[in-house]
Amino acid sequence: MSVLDRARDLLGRELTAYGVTVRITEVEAYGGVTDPASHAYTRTARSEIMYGPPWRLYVYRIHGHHCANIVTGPSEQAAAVLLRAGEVIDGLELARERRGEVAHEALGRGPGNLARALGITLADLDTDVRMGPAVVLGDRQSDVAVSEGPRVGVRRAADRPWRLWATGDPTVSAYRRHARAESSEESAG
DNA sequence: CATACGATTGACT
DNA sequence: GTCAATCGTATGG
Repeated sequence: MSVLDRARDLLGRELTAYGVTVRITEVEAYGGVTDPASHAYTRTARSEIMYGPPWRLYVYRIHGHHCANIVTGPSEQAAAVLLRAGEVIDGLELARERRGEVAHEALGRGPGNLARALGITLADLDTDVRMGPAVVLGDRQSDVAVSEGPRVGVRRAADRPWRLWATGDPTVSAYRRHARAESSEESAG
């Protein structure tokens, strides 16, 4: 199963962490060693986890925010799927405590906000989402209409349509292109 | 050791 | 559309 298939597979699933459950509505695929936009494109201490077994959380910090990925494997490819948005369907009070006074559909909108609503931090790095107990991924959903487009905020490989979201869902984040985005062709050559 | 930067976000023009 | 907060990484001396 390719990383794109895995990304599509994750849409619509429930994810529970620290008392809050969301339905995943937006993800991005990162292809690892063949994807200039992936943190695993260069193998470093940070990206090492993506060269390991699948179903584990890759959590990183950027600009003071946490972002959560699920490693997809195979290990030699070092691919992962970034969780970008979700609709809070349980634990609403906890999510509100963590996120403050924002609209319901914005509680888990954007990767930083989603991780915040779920209480996911660097402490969850390397957690297997099939095992729990802190973070648990639900079963596959089959009835999800999916749209696709370029990934948000990436500088390299900015035109690959590897951002997938539930069509028409109000919790999906807005597209923002990197100010100095390069095309796939530029970064490949 | 120093420095530049980003898979972000919220506020602002 | 623009800008800055903010800090762990990556990279170079």
